[in-house]
Amino acid sequence: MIETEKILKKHNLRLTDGRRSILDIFLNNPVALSHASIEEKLPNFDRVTIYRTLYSFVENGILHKVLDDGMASKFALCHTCHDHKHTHQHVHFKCEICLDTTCLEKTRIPSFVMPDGFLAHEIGLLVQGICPKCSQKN
Amino acid sequence: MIETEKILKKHNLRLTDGRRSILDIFLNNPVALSHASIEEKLPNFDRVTIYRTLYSFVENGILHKVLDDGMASKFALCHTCHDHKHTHQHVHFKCEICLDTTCLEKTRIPSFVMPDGFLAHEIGLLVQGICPKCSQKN
DNA sequence: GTTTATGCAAATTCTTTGCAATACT
DNA sequence: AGTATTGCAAAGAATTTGCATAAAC
Repeated sequence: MIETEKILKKHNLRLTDGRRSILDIFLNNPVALSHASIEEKLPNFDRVTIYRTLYSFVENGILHKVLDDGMASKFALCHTCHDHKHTHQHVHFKCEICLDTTCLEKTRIPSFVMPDGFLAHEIGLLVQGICPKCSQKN
Repeated sequence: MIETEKILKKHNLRLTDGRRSILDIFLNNPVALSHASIEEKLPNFDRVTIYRTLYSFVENGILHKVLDDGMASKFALCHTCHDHKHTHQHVHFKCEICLDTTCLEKTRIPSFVMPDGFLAHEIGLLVQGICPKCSQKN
């Protein structure tokens, strides 16, 4: 069975063309994607279907929302998460020039002490700066 | 001179009622605020004016955009930044219940090593979980 | 045959732009 | 007086909702 179907089955999601296609895009793409960029790649699917699929993937722990300070939400594959428990330790890098957000898979967030009373559940770290591609061009 | 006016003068911004009021809200509020919540507190000001004021405050280094995984942008005071140089080391905490985002002023982001080729410019860390207020209620 | 997902239309929410009127210095 | 800011109208993104049709199991 193909990777996409394996993942969908694992989460008890019906195997539909839309889900297969969207999941496929994420599996073959190292950067975080917005709804708009998926819509671009899949012009045959309805805008709303894409929204609902993304949302359901997040609920099922297949995707996670990536932190951003911009307008539209971005999503990325949960490589490190297990099912419905999102115990993320994500480091993402957003390039200020090309605006691409990449997962820095190998970079770990060092541990730090939380103030009393705050219960940490999920930790996200976003570094903004200039990516290797863009710094070469200048 | 009042705090608000001092800050506006320092950044060569004209002293207007809108700016004074918006800045005042931030000075008296420990949490990150969205455009909508400011609009609520200041029903006499035009929606657009609030947007433009927030934007100009960000440009001048008075406010900074706070990382979020939600729909609307949130803003908070730059306590640690100097003028136009945003050299942030912010840790923010977003409560999954009340959705308030607070600045953990005393918590520092530990240093970590970036992969080769990536130029870090700004670092943001968002912890999501349950805040002291909400964990008491349960 | 049931249940779940899709597509279309339409509504909401968030944000930006243009321009004339107004307020600041 | 001269320049920057405001308000209003309107447009433009991003996202959500309702409901009938269609597809998956």
